[in-house]
Amino acid sequence: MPRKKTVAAPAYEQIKTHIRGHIASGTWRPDDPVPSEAALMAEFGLSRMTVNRALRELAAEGLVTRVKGSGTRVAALHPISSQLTIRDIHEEIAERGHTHGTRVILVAAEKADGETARQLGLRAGAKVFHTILVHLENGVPIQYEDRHVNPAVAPGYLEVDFTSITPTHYLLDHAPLTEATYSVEARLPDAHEARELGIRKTEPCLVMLRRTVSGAAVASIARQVYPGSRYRFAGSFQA
Amino acid sequence: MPRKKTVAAPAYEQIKTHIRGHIASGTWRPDDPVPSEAALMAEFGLSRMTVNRALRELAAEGLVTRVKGSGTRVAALHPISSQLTIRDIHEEIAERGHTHGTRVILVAAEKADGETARQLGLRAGAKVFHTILVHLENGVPIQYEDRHVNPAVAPGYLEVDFTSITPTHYLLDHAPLTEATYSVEARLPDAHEARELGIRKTEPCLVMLRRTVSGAAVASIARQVYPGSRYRFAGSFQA
DNA sequence: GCAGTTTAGTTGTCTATACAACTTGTGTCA
DNA sequence: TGACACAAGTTGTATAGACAACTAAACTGC
Repeated sequence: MPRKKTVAAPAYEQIKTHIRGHIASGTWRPDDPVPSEAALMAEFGLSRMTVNRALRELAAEGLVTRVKGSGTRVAALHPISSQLTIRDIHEEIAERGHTHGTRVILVAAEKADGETARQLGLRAGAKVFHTILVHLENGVPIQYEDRHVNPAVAPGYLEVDFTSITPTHYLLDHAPLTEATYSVEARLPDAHEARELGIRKTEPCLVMLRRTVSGAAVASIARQVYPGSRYRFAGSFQA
Repeated sequence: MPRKKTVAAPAYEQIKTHIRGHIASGTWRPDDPVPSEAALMAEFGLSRMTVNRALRELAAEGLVTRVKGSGTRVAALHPISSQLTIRDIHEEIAERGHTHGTRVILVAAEKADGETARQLGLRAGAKVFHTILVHLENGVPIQYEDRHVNPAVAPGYLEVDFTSITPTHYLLDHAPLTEATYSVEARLPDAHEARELGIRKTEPCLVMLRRTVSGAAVASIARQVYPGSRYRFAGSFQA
């Protein structure tokens, strides 16, 4: 088998690796000073712009902090960079090689109650779109999704065929995402959720509340309920 | 009140804002081409290095993808950058202006059972450190923490006074973090956990399983149980 | 029509230089 | 002693130029 051609890493990467190594090994402790750009120039024989790029990227990754006029230090906290993605549950299931199905429970335009209107940034009684779906993985309910959508942001929302296009997919396509807030809690399902998910009312669930903003307007608020026995969030980080 | 002096944003930031605007407004859709560096140079009257920095940073943030020789395009997925941090629960509570207390339940050296040894990358029966603590916020139990530690990574672990220093704090200080994996589930507490947390056995809990790696060795594995009625994970993202 | 070659366009990296803005310690002067 | 000025050191930004590496389309010869 042909060996992968190993191109020498760029100079700025070598500096980053060098500094990362000192931090990871503990020889440079949090709040310790990192050599100045001038010192690294001399040590590695590189131009300042190259050294600057290495340090600037490490700062962006959160490993060091830089203060103009003062210097560079090893960051005190231990940030672990991650790249989260608003994922479409359909893709997520397809990626596992499973089949995704959808049961449509409610598709309607309603007058918003006070709390819903507030969260969507509308006045109480304003028209909102409301959908309730159950997503199935290989036929088994995995997510109960109760969503309110701002009609101004996605006017065609109610015409979507939710058995073939998920709300997340449609909204990402029609309302570019600019901001999102979320929270994850452990809760018991209410009677209706338990029945639709086919679980006992005593089974704990992960409840994700998510609010997405598109441009200046709140696009939608969603409550997604996952049975604790069938789902968990997982991830990994590298310093 | 003195108005905050508004310094003109750097040129590369202006380009980033310009491009971000086109993506957020939807005029540039996923997979659409972004103007080349040469085109942006002409449009903004800037040097290539400045334009390059703007595009490179947008690529690092996941908003665009760049292919050498081909060009720059709007990224297809909707990444939402975040900066997670391995936080010390003591700091977290202190930040809310509350007081943190710790109840020490177990501090011991044990022989690892098969599963624990496997996860720590040790042989079955190897010596491991085992602690069980309950963290209190204003006197109320908020986290049950069951942790196994690799003695090779933190030999002094058992001598720590856990009423004043949390395991997380000690480990971050003595074993620089290089990698972490985690998962979050909804579960019911077992009898012992429910008793120590002072909750009913039917109350759902958020269970975080975390495995941290320091250098080449697994540093520790922890199971942290949060009562669902008293805790949730929250965060926000900006595209 | 096809295969191979060339060419224009694009991104990746690096240098040398310049000036601005900020921090920190030192020295001076009252 | 204290207030102020100054200088050295450091990071932030921007430029102009250069070469390398890669892509994709156009071109050429058969």
